[in-house]
Amino acid sequence: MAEEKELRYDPAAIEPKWQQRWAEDPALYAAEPASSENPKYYVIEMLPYPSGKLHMGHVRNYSIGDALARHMWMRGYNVLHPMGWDAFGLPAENAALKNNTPPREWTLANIAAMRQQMQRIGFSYDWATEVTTCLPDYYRWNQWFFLRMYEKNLVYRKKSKVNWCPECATVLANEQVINGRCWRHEDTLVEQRDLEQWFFRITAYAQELLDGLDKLEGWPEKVRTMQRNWIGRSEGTEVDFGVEDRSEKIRVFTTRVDTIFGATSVQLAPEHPLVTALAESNVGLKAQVATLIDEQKKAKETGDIGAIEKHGIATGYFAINPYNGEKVPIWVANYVLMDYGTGAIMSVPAHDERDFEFAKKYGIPIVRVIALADPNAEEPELPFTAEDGVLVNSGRYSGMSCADAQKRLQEAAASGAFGEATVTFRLKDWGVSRQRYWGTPIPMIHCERDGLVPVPDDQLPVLLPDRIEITQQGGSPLSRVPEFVDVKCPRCGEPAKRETDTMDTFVDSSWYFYRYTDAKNASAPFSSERGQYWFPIDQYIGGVEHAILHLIYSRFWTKVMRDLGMIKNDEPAQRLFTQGMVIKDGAKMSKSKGNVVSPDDMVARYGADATRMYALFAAPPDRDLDWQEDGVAGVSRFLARVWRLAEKNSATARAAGPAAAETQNTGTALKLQRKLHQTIAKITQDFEGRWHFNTCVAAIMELVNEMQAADAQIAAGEVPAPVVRELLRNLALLLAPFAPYLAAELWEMLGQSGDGAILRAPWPKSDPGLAKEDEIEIPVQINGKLVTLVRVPPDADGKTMEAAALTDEKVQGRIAGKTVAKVIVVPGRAVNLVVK
RNA sequence: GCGGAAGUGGUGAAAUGGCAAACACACUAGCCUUAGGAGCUAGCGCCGCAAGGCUUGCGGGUUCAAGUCCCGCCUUCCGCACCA
Repeated sequence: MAEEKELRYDPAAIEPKWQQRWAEDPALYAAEPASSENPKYYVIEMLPYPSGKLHMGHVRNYSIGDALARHMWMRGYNVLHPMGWDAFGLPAENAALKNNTPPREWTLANIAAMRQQMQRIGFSYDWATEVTTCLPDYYRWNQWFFLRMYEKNLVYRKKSKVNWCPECATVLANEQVINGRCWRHEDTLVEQRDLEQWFFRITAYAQELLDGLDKLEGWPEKVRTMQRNWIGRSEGTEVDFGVEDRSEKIRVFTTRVDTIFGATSVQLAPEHPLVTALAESNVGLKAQVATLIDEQKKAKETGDIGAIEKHGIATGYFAINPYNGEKVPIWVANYVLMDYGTGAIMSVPAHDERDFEFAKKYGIPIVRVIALADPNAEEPELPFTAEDGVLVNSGRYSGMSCADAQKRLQEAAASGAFGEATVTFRLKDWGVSRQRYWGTPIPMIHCERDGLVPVPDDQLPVLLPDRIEITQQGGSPLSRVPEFVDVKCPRCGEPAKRETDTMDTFVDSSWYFYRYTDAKNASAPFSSERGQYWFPIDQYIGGVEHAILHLIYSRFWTKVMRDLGMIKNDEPAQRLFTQGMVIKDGAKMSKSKGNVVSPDDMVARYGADATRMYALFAAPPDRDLDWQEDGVAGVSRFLARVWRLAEKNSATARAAGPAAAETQNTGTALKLQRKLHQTIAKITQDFEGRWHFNTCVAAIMELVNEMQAADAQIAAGEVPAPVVRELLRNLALLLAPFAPYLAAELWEMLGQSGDGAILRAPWPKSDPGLAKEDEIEIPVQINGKLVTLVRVPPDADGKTMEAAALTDEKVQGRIAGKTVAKVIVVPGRAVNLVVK
C-alpha cells in the first residue's frame, strides 16, 4: 500500500519538505553585496496591507514577480526581491474597537500569518530585508524625512478646508476622495471641515512630475495618462477685474484671454471670499448663496457634477474689465468651483459652451469676438470655441490671431500690473495630517513661547504610545494621552504640547523600497551607496489602483530625496507593470458577493505549484483573470504527469552522461531534442519583455505532451539515455520559475544535489542548430485562399518554394487552363499565386 | 462629453500582416482499474452524409494576403469630467 502511494505526485509531501530546507538556508534568496560584479536586478511587488489573509490578487501579483526573480537569478543577475508590510492604518484601530486587541498586536499577528502563507507558497523573498512600517525602526525615518522637508520649506501648516470622512473620523487627501466619497467607504460622503493641517508641498514638483512622465517609457501609457490628468497643467492668464464702488479686485483665471472683450459677466464661486463679504450685509443674498453651495455639494455627492443644472444669482454689483473699462455684472454661479484657478471666471458666452448655456438662461448679452480667419467662410454658430480664428470687436487687438492676441494681452496685463501669464495645476499640496492613532507621530511640538518647534533629531523616534484606549470619539486619540502630549519645549524648556496628529499612511509607502536596500540601518534611512547601487527599481509590479495615490507620492518622494543628496535617480522605478484583477464568475471577488476563493484552500487541495502556475496560465498577466477551479485541477494533473515522467525515467537519466551538443540523433530523439530547444527559445524570449507566461506554460505542456507520446520509444531504449537526461534536466530548469517546488524535487530525482541548487543553476540556452527543423510546411494560397501545404527545407529560397508550390498536384488542378499572373513568395512563410 | 483598453469556439484563451482556434477546461464515446478530484485512446467552431463551403462585434478601405494595419459605427470595461 505505502509503496503504491509513493508513485503519486503528492504536493502535500513535496512542498513542505522543500519549504523547510529553504527556510534553513536564509542566504538562499539573499542578494549579493552592493559591490557585486554581477549585474543587479531589483524586482518588487507592491507591499500588502497586513489584513491577516492573502487574497488571490496577491497570489497572482507575487507569482508574476517571483517567476521573474527566479528567472533572473538563473540568468546570473544579482537579484534583490524583498517583501514588507504597509502596516499602519485604520483597520487595526477598527479591529481594536471590535475585539479589544491592541492595534500593534493585531497587526503583528496578521503579519506573521501572512508571512507564513507566503512561505508556504514558496515566494523567494529575502526575509532579512523585511520592512514593517509600523515599527519604530522604520517610522522614525518618516519623522526624520518630515524634519528634513520642514527645513527645506516642503512642509507647512495651514488652516484650510479639508476632506473629512465621518466613518474614518479623519481627514483625507484629495487623492483619497473619489466622486465625493471616501476611498475606503464607498457609501460615505466626504464632508468639508476647516482644520489646521500639515501639508507636503508636492506642487513644488508639479512641473517635474509632469515632465518626468514623458521619460517613463517602461510605464503603462494608461498610468502616465492618469497622472497627467491628475496633475492637470493648464496655461492661461490671471486678470484683475475692478469692482465698482468697492476696494476689492476680482482675479479671474482664463485659458482664453483672447476672448476677454466678449466677457459679459464675471462669475464667482459661491465660496469666493468676495461673495462672503457681500453676503454679510445682505441677508437675502446670503440665503441664496447657501442654496448654491448646497447644490454643488449635492452634485458632488451624486458624483455627477458635470450634469448639474446651471444656476446663478446676480449680486447687483459690477466688475470693470481692465482692458476696456467696460462694466459687467457680477454673478455667483453654482458651476464655478472655488478649488480650481482663482474661484472666479470671466464669462464669455459667445466662445464657451458653459457660459453660453448660462447666458441663454439668464438673458445675459452674447458678444462675438472671434471670427473665422477666412473672411469668405460662413460664420459658425455660437458658441464657437475653436482657437484658430481672428479677433473682432476687440479694440486694437481686432484682426490678430488668437495666439498672437493672447501674447499681447498678457504683456499688456503685466505692464499695466493687472494680471499675468500663469500656469495652473489641478494637483494640490498633499495634506498628511490624520486624526488617528495608528500612524507615524508627527515630530513637532507646539510651544506657547516659541510656536512650532521641530523635535530635534537626537530625540527621534517620537514613539507611538503602546497602551492607549481606542474610542470612537472625535479628534486625535493621542491628544487624550497626557504622557505623550506633555513635553518640555526643546528650545525654551517650558511645558509644551506635542502634535497629536499622525501621518497619512501613504507617507510610509512613499519610500519603503529604499529601506529594503538597507533594512537594518540604525543611523540613516539607508546608505547612499546601497541606494545608488540598487536604484532605480528594474521592475515594479502591482495593481493599477495605485496609479495616482502611491505612484505619484513615491515619485515626489524620490525627487525630494534626490534634492537632499541621498540618491541620484530621478524616478523610483524604471519599469512598472500593472497586472489585471482576479475575478470570479465575471465579478471582482468580494465578501459581499460571496465569490471569494481562498489561496489556502487552493494550496491545500492542489498544492502551491499548481495554484501559482494556474495564476500564470489562465490569462496573460496584464489582463483580468477569471478564476476557475477546474483549471487549477487541470494544472495539477499536468504537474502529476511531469512527476510521473521523471519518476519513470530518472534512473536512466541519472546513469547517463551529458548529451553531445552536435548530435547525430535521428527519429524520435531528434524530434524531442528539437522541441526542447524550441521551447527554451520561446520561454527565454518571453522573459525578456513580452511576459506572456500563459503561453510559456502552454509551451512546457506541449513539450511534456511530446515526451509522453514518445513513452514507448523511450522505454524501448530508442532514445539514447543522454538525451533523456537532457530532456528531464531542462524540463526541471524551465519549470523552476513557475513551479519551484516540483522543479526542486525533479532536480533531486535527477541526482542534482544541494539545497536550492536549482535556483542558482544556469538558465538553459537554446541551441539554434538543434532547434531547427529540417523541413517546414508552407501554406500555398491561390488569390489569398489556402489551397494546400507543401514541405520545403526551412531555408529554401524563393525559387525552390515556387517550384514546390507549382508542382503540387492540388495546385496543378486549380491552375489548369488559367494564367498565373504573379507569384508572391515569402521565404520561410508562404506562397501566393495570383491566378486569372 | 474627453481619454484608454477590449470584443475570436460551450469556457479560459493562442496567433513577428502569411495554415484562425495552439495549450487547457468542460463535454461526448470507448478502454483500464487498486473506484480516484486517478490514468489511457479518440472526438469536439458552424453548415454538410460527403466533396466542399462558411467563420475573429458591424460596415467600408489598404494589400498578392487582414483577427492583426487604416476609416466609420456598435457594445463592454476602466480612468477623467462644469478645470474656466
